[in-house]
Amino acid sequence: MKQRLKTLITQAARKAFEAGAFKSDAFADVELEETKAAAHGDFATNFAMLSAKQQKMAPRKIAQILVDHLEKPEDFIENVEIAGPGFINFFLCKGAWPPVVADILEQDRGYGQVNAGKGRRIQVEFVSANPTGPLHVGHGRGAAVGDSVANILAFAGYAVQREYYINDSGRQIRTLGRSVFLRCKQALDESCVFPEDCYQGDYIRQLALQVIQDKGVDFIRRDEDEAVAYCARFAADAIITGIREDLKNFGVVFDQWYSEQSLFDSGKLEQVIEDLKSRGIIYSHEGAWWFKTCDFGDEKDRVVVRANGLTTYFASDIAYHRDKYLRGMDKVIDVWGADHHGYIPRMTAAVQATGQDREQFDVILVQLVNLLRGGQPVAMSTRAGEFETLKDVVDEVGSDAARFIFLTRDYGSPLDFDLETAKKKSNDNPVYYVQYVHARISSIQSKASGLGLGQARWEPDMGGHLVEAEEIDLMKALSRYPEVIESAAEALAPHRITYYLMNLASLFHTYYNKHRVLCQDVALSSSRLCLVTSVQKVIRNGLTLLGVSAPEKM
RNA sequence: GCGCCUGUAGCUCAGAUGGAUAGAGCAACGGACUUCUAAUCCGUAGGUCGCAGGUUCGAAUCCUGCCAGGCGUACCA
Repeated sequence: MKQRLKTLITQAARKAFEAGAFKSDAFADVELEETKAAAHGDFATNFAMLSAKQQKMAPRKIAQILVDHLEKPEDFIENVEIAGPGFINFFLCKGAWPPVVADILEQDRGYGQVNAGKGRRIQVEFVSANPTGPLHVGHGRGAAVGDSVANILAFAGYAVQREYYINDSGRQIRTLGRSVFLRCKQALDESCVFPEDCYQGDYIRQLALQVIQDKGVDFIRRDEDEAVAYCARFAADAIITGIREDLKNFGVVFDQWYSEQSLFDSGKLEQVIEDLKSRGIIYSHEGAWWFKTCDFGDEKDRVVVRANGLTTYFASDIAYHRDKYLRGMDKVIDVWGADHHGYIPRMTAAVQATGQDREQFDVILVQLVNLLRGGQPVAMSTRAGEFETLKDVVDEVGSDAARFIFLTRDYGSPLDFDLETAKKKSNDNPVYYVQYVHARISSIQSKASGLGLGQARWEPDMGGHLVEAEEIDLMKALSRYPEVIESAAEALAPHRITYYLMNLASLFHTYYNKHRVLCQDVALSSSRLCLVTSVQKVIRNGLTLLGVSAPEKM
C-alpha cells in the first residue's frame, strides 16, 4: 500500500524534473506516515518540506508541482490535498484496502515476513544464568526478550542460533560445592556453621540430602576435597537440568548450551590469550596480565590473568566471543541484565581486538523486574535465598501471561510485574485481551461452518462489501503489520509487536461490537468472514513471535 | 567525581529515522448483554512531555546546562 504510493510519488518527482518544473533531481527519500487525523487523509508525506532547500522553492509550491505530475489511479487514490506548511495528504479509495485481506489469507503464516537478514547468521545469547541456583523472574524477562528477539530475527530472514552460556568453572562453582557439602555435614552434625558467603537457598539443603542419599554418610566424612568436588559437579548438573526444565515450561528452547569449562579444556582460552600477548594487546604489569581495552574506547585497561595465575571472567569471555565468530556468526547479540552495562566497553573492545567490526556485536540490556503482589513488593534477594523463582511465577500466572507482560515494555525500562494483575482475566491484563480476539474469531468460524458458509475463501468481488469505517480501520492496521515486523527486527524491539497487537485487538473488539459478521446476506457474511479470518491470522502470527499461544477457546 | 539508563495524564506506560490538535490501559464517573464468547464495547473527565536555553518552516524527539531517581565504575562473577 505504502510502497505503491511511494513509487507513485517518486515517479511524479522524476516527471516534474524532466518537464523542467524541478531544478534538482537530488530528491529526498520519500517518507510516508499514517496520519493521526482523518481530515489529513490516510497517508501524508513531508516530501515538499524536505525538498525546499534543494529546489530553492517554497514547500507549498513544490507540493503543488508534485501533485500536478502525480498519476492518480482511479481505483487507488481518491483525492490529494496540500495542507499546512506543505504536507501532501493522500485520501485512498475504500477499494484500495481489501486486497490486504487476500494477501493475508494467501500468505498465511508467512504474512509480514521480510528478508532484512538475507540469510546472515546471527546468534542471540541469553539467560546464561550461573548454575548456582534456580532462575528467578529477572531471568524470565531476559528469557522472554531473548527468545522473542530470536523469533523476530528469524522471521526477518536471519539464520538465528539461540545459545546459553554456562559459567561452570571458577570460584562460584567451588562455592556451590562447598555450600552443598556443608549442608551435608550440617544434616549429620548440627554444630557445624554455615558461612555467609555460601549459597543460602533452601534448594542447597535439598541437594545435600540427595547427595547423602546417593553416596552415603561415609563419603561425606572420608575425604573432604573429593566430597566437595563431587558436590559441586552434582549440584551444578542438577541445577542446570532444573534450569533447562524451567525454560522449557516457559516455552524457551536453546540450540546450544555452551560450557565455559570447555574453553579451558580445549585450550581455546590459552590460545586466544597467547595470540593477544604476541600481538602486544595483552601486556604484563605488576605481576598480572592486562588487556589494552583502552585502545578500543574503554576507560581503563582490564586484567585477564591475575597475579595469582588465575584467569578472570573477562578472559573466558574473550575466548568465548572469539569462538562465536569462528563458528561462523556474522553478528552476535548478548542479552544482559542492566547491572552489567559497565561491561559493554570492554567486551566491545575484546570483540574488535580479535578481528571483528563493531557492528557485529550488540548488547541488549534488560532492566530489572520489580515483582509485586497486589501492589506490594515481593522480597527478592538471591543472597538471602529468598526470591520468587521463575517456576513459581509461571506455575501461578501461566507462561502466556508472564511472557506477554515481560514484553509490554521496552526492555530499557524497569518493569513492575504484579502477580495479581497477571492472573486477572480482564482488561488490566492485555494478554487475554489479545488472545480473546483469536478465540472470538474461532467461535465465529465454527458458527459459520454450522451455517454452511465453510472456510473463508477470498473472491475478488468481496472487497465491495468491506466498506464500513471499522472495516477500513482494521484493514489499514493489517496492512501495517509488515512494517511493524521490519522495525521490530531492526530495532530489536519486541514490544512494538506487543503494542501493535493490543491496538489491532482493540480495533477488532470495536468492530465486533458494532457489526455482525454472520447475517442474512450470504455475500456480506462471507466477505466479513474473510476479513476476521485475516485478523485472526495476524494475531496468531504476532503472538507466535512473542512466544504466546493463540487459543481457539477461552 | 566519571559513565550509562530513566523522567510524558492520579497510576503503569507507548510515542524508530524531528511533523499537523501528544496517545493507550488502569483507576473515577455515566451507559450497552433475548445477538457470532460482556475476558467485550460506547461516552465523560484528566497534560507546563522534569527545568532552562539553543538548533529550524516545525522539537516529547536533536544539542548544551541544570534538577531528581536507578545502576555501574574490582587482580568479583
